[in-house]
Amino acid sequence: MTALEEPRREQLLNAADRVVSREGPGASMNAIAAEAGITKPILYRHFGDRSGLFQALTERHTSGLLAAVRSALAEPLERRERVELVLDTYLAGIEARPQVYRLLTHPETGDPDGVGNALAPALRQIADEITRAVTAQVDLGPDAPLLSEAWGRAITGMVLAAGDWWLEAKPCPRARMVQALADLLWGRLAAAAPLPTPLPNGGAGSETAVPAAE
Amino acid sequence: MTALEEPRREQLLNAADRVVSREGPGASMNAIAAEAGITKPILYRHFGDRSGLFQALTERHTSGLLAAVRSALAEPLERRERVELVLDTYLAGIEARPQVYRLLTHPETGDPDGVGNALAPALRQIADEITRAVTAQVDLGPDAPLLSEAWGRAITGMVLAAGDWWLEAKPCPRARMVQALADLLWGRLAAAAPLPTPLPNGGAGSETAVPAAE
DNA sequence: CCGTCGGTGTTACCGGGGGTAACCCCCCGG
DNA sequence: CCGGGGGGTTACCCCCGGTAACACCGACGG
Repeated sequence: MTALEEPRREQLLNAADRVVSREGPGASMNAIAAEAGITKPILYRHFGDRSGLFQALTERHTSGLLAAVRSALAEPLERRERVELVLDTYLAGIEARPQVYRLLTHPETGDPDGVGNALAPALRQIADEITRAVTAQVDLGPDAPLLSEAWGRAITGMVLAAGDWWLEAKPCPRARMVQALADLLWGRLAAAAPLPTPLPNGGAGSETAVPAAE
Repeated sequence: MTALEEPRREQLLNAADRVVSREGPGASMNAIAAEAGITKPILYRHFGDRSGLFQALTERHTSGLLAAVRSALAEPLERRERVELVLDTYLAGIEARPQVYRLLTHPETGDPDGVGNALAPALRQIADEITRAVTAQVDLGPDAPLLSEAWGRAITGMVLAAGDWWLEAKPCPRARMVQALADLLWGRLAAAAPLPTPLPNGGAGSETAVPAAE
């Protein structure tokens, strides 16, 4: 309707992509314009303002990651394997093109005020996807709406932070990281045996291994 | 050593605090200087550059939150209750002074490049604290170093994202949110019964309730 | 053939942000 | 009397996002 194939726009987005891949987000409009061989006003004609350009840029790449996560969430596997598949999908994505996914996951915090910016738009979409999947697939009783939404956000933030660290430190292969995160989600932290409590405290704190069931 | 009580500096930080509380991070140096009743160069004399000022500002508030989390992590409680206490401590903190904790948790993403910025410095300290506590308190076998560090990051990111959402949407009282997050950490997502799989797929995908034990 | 319209492009500019150079002034100790 | 060092200022630089005004060129209609 508005635009069947706007090739110039695609060219400009390609240029923006190149410079963002090179300089990360925070690339200046001047730099992008120069990379495209033109000057700023043309960019503004096409995208309105900087956020418009970056929105177009992110939407371009979001679809791929989002579709991958969505399909992983719908895979007819046993639950643990499905979760591992989702984790692996995300980590594979950020591993393949770090700069691009940095753009998707770490937006410009320039907006004026209002809390709730921990998750970039692309990640909020992923969180919604997880929420939907949990709602549809898991029986959580009367608290289901609250739990699924909170968990969607929580899991997304967890994978974001852990994935960022993993990408930075590369402390282990991807599969191991997937296992570590799935283990956490599976309550391994809760169920693991306590250590001999070398607390300088009096001996009152004898803990016992507590099973995951509340 | 270098400075026993620099009262001017404290005054300037108070002014910065006021304007950041009012305008959120991203407050301009001009605005802060004006609030302090002075002009920019003085700020730069005292703090070097903008990041120096904000670093000083965050360190001021970080200590409180960090100490609270640390002491919660060391509390001689049963593990689940200790985790709930930590979660509640964090959520209470961000609830009490949102703008301040927004400053602590959502830094200026202005740095040039390099991934691994999901967690602001203050949060990285919290993540380290969690890592230490897990290492000291839980028996995770030979993978302990990897798991504890990954989990420290993961849990921190989880609580960051979930807390941000909670603060923004306030969908439930704090205690309920704490329960939701602790339940997630306790593997409730993994252990919950599946729903009747209304997949448009052929009937092959009949799942059975799978216990958390791997 | 001419007009005008839309898309592409430019230069030049504005306001405001971080950051700095140069200068000022006043008080305090020698 | 002098000097020097904090607290303070004006004025400036450069870059950034964003915009106004103008120029060019090809297409289409009268």
